[in-house]
Amino acid sequence: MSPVTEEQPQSDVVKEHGTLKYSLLGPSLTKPGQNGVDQQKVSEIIYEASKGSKYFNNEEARDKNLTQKIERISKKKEDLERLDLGHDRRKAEQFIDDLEVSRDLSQTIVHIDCDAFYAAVEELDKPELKDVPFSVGKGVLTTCNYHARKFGCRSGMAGFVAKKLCPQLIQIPLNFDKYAAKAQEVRKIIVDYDPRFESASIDEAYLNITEYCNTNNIEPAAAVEQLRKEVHEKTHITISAGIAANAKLAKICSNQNKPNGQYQLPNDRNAIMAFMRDLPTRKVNGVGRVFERELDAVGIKTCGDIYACRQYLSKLFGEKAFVFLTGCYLGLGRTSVQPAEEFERKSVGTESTFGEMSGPSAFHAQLRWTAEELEKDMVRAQFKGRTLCLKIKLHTYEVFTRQVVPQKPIFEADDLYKYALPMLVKLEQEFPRIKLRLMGLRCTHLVSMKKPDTLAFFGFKTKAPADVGEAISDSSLKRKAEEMESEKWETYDERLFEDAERLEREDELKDLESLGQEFDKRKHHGKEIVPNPKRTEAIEEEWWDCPICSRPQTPDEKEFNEHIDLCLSRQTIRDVVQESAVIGTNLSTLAPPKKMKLERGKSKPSSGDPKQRKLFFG
DNA sequence: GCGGATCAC
DNA sequence: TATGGTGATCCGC
Repeated sequence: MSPVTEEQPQSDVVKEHGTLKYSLLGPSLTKPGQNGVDQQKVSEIIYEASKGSKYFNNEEARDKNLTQKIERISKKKEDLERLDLGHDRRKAEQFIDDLEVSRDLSQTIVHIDCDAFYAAVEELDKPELKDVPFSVGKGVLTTCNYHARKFGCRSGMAGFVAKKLCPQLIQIPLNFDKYAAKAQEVRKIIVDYDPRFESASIDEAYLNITEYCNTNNIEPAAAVEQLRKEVHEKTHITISAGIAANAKLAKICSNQNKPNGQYQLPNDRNAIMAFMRDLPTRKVNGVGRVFERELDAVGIKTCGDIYACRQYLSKLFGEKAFVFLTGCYLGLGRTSVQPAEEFERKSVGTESTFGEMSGPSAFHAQLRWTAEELEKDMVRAQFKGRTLCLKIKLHTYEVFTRQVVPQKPIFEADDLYKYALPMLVKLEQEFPRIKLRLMGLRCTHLVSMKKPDTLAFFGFKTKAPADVGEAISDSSLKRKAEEMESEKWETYDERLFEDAERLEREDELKDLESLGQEFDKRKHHGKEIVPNPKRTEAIEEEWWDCPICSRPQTPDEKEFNEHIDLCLSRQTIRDVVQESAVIGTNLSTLAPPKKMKLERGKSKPSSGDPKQRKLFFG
């Protein structure tokens, strides 16, 4: 099969094949490397490969839903057009005028993005891959090189679909450590251009080079040329860059001449307005497949089209979207750039997909395993959670979440399991004979367990002496909140807990019976997993008692050592908690919440794999 | 505040 | 045969 190269506008693809096929093309359709690919042909192949699968059926249902939602929006706009919205129009215009006054053209912001990063790193190790189409990530493609993109392969695409598009595609597994090390090499270089650069993900960063250009008496474009050259020479990675007056524009610009190119949008109001006028909405960070369709339904295809709809936006999409869209129309964005470590983390979670699973005993064993995984992450991140959220995905790909507020912040597997189990049991009752393909747990409303020193080390402000009074009143507020939580607790259906405990006892018996039959068949990331290794391995072999927590552990030496490490870090957490109790400090006040500017779709400080993030920041 | 949905990477 | 994991935000209720 040869690459498909006929050009076809996206809008035609939608018209001729319907929204479902457009949706099936995936979220990265507009990403670089797809220009000149015949999306119609690609869409056809994906459709045929997917048709009839459970995934496909779910996508079909979602698309139907969305189509209805969009019809409602269209209808609503028609209704609004018949009304006199003079007031709304003037209000919108006033807001736009106010925004215009706030425009800041004094800064030079750069967004840099490594080209097909994981694939590029793999090519350095395996030069033989350079001239063949290949992807990184099995099952689902994490990324692929530009050869593979010519066939329509994209990140997020199922591996078997990619193989249909490109039978000679080579798929190689992920090597996170390698990418992390390479990313660190790149960062070592860019820190010279802005010591306070902001990592947006493993392979992306924002820099404010205003000062660098001033002190070195160099033009922004030349500075970025030099930066890119330096990165290429020292790391053998090519990067693309966007240069503009703010982060939003810089991000868009870095996609303009990808790969291995740069684009500068002058800090000039007319140039910016002209650039935005013709820019498809989808190019803006925060506008995805859904919002793109919703905007299209009211006649907005480019950012320039936004102005004509100014009086409707708020009523159609809400106040936040109105603010976001007017910002897009004007080409405004934040000019602040700050290290990712200074952003406050809001949740810690883990989830995993497995072969279809049914039956309470398997569910509960999986939950136990998930709880233990989350505990490890909570300990690593040094947080407790005030809220626990359970997520499941049915075999039909429908997703459900349920959350609970424990009596006190939790992080240990036993507690995570204890509080999650009733939610799971209730879901089992809600959906009789339910089958699962994913389970996850997440803690939110985090309470930091980091030592003050650690916080200071990472640049967090600790409470100044003058603020002690505030800290104390925070403590009493916290106590009040806890009282309220425990009242809520009492209203929680106790019978569920009794149910859950009874079921758990039954599970243990069943586990003994079905041991090695049910679980061992399941695969997890290509290797066998046993949801509850402790319980299963202990049947035939002896326990080893942990010298710290005294609890029986698996005799597997590696796992045993891991457990000891865990116990030691737990011990550290307990020390911190005790310490803070003694000095009367409310740990949760040490890292005051930072307000973030509205920037739709912004997620920070995330990276492709937040677990890997720790390699860079902690 | 909860649960669903969307988005980024 | 077969479609990921982590984190954030917004909206409707």
